[in-house]
Amino acid sequence: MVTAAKLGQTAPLYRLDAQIGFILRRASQRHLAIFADRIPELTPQQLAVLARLCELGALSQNQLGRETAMDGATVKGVVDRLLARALVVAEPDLRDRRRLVVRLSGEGRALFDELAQVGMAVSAETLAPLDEDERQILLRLLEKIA
Amino acid sequence: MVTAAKLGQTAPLYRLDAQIGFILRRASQRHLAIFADRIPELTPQQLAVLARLCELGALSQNQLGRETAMDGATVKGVVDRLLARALVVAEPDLRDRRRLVVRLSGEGRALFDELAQVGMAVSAETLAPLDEDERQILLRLLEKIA
DNA sequence: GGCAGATCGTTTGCACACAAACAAATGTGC
DNA sequence: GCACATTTGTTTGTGTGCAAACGATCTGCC
Repeated sequence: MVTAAKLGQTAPLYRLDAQIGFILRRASQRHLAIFADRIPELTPQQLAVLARLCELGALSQNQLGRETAMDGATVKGVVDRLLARALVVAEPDLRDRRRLVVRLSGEGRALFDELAQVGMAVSAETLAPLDEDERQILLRLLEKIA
Repeated sequence: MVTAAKLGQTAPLYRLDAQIGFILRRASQRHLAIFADRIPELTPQQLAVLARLCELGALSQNQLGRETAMDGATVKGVVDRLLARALVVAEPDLRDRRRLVVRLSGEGRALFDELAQVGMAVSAETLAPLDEDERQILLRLLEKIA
């Protein structure tokens, strides 16, 4: 049997700085910091919920989770905090009594209208180190591995 | 004053699917799922700590946090869980009594040696939808915005 | 020698994130 | 009609992730 050790070779070493997961986490951290600085009143997940409700109208809690890439347990916490601040309203679905239908409140819509522009500025600042071509490429490649 | 409204234009709308933060989060989620499936015995943060301790030898808890991109409160939790499983050892620094020096235990080193290859396979699977050129480009662009 | 500012570790509080287990409601096949 | 699988929402437990506040310690500078 021929092994790397016998040939005096080394197994390719694990370089943390070259792992996609580590780089992904650091890029996310920088983005989160920019977001928290510009939009201290909402988390990215909370803004995502408001955005989807604005786009799609009323949704059940589970549908909302699928649309915002959160599992059921997570979306419940996010919705609960938005409910506590009256940014969304929830009521049972009469046709399917398992469902809890969530929709935007007036305050929620007003806040989203105000923050949508800032949200796009956050994205722009996150991508600021790249030129326009690079931004398109990065978004396309990330989408492919998502 | 000329406004978009007066010209009948609409402000560019906020499309959640086009925001870098949302795409980053979904890419991270897919990577995390692959990692958890292949390496159920450790979290990515725990493997990162083992990797850095293997590369750099003993480090203080705070140094370790900087090397693994975690703040002080977070790295403490990660180190505590590794200590509970005896994968690392901690002892006070005699020269600087504020510091807690953390190093790999025998079991920690053995586990890391075993998992380093799997960790690289996780990175490869995460990047599987891309060809070799695209992988290089993605890592380079992500590094630029990190 | 002494003091101001920095660093280190710790704790608390809040917000995701997901697995697992559960009850209620719905739908399906027979 | 009825057993059975699925969907939905909920709870619990574990693990990040960061801000803020704190005491202990160290460092530099006067």
